Amino acid sequence: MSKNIPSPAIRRLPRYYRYLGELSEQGVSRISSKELSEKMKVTPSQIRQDLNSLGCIGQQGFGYSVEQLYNEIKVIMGLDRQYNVIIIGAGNIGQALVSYQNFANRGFSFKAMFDVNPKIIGLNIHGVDVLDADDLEDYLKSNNIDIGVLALPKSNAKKMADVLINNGVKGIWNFSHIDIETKNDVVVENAHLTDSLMRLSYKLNNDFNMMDFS
Amino acid sequence: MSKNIPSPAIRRLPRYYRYLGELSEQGVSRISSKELSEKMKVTPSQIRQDLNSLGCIGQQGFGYSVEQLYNEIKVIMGLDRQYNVIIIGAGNIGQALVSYQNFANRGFSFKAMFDVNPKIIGLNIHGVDVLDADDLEDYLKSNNIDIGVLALPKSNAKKMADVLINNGVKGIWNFSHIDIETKNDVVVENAHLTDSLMRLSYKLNNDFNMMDFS
DNA sequence: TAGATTGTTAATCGATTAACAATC
DNA sequence: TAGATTGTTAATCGATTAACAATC
Repeated sequence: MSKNIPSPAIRRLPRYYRYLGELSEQGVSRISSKELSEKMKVTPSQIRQDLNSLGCIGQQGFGYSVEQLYNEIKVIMGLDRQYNVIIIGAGNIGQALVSYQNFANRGFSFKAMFDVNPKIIGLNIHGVDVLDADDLEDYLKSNNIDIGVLALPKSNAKKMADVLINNGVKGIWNFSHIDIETKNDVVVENAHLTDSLMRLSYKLNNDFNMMDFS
Repeated sequence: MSKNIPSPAIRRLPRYYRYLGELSEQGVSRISSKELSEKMKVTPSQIRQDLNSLGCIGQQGFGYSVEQLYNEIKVIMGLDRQYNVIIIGAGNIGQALVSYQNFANRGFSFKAMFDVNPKIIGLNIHGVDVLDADDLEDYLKSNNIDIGVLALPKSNAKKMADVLINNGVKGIWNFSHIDIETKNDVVVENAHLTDSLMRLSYKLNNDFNMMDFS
């Protein structure tokens, strides 16, 4: 299905989606690569190349339909369906994620959280039960879970990642400070907050003067 | 000072730092680009090019000193000093960040949080006071703050970003779902969690089979 | 039709990989 | 010294930018 979208273009997708959503809200129905490029601080060429690689088409002389583009990118990113999500680790980050309404609005439905701490097990956070991490494997066998979020300390992360991978989870959103090796059919997206903070620190100390929306 | 480090290499820095830290903990004192490349799943060439661009040097015939490399990268990323940090938005994400011990350990010291919600203002979260967002400007004028974290909803984010920028903050760690334009001397690092989740969603729907540590 | 803007090819730029002489 | 591995140059690969003919 997906042709040959270069990976930098993939990284830019959510940003396109965001700008198109805003334009749509503002009632803008048509936009040219030039206008969009001014808003997004990229070149018109890049926008046309990106959209082309996605299979999105505009109209010569007029530009692109905002609505259509928005919906095409939505489908390409798989945001037109529902995902069942569980969170491993009910600490601060896990709790913040489960409470963030935005995710639910976009089709990511939190089904359960898991933790090893007996004081936390049994709690209900924002409508989601915290279960015993020892029961994760059984839970996965009897529930259809798409995404597992790793939001736990390094020490247990690898073990829990393996349980997820070996029990049918299709994607892992990794907040733990490790790299994860997966079999061919499980995908991983890293959200390494510490790494991000370090990059900020780098920029602070090396008068980094470059826009980088990655 | 900093020569010409290509930006993909900069993005890889925290990952080098992490692996070198682990090697150091394991008591490994010397490593070749080949060995490191096997651990990190990159090419030896890339490692040598990256280290070279950083000004790090090894020893022909033997490899690199783990300890030395670790410390050099630490300095390059500015992790050998302290940063005063405030968080704008004392909601779930803000609270999670302020409670995350790892950041404090690496020299990022949280001085205050700010919010607009009267129910939250006055609280003390993990030893950090939640102040009134209206007082942010005054606070910045009388305190020396390096980093402002934007962890608040879109609607107020731009306004608060401007206050930070116009009152001497040097860097912004942006969790809000907007892009920020800064003057030349203020740097921004985005931590757009929603974008990250969307990339996971994309990978799930396009059997993305590529390791991407960005 | 004339003007505008795409789709697409070609040119440039930059990053990654390969190769190997230098040297520890 | 011989073996290993760097530092560095050259080759390749891929992404971005520029240009322009096609066409709405």
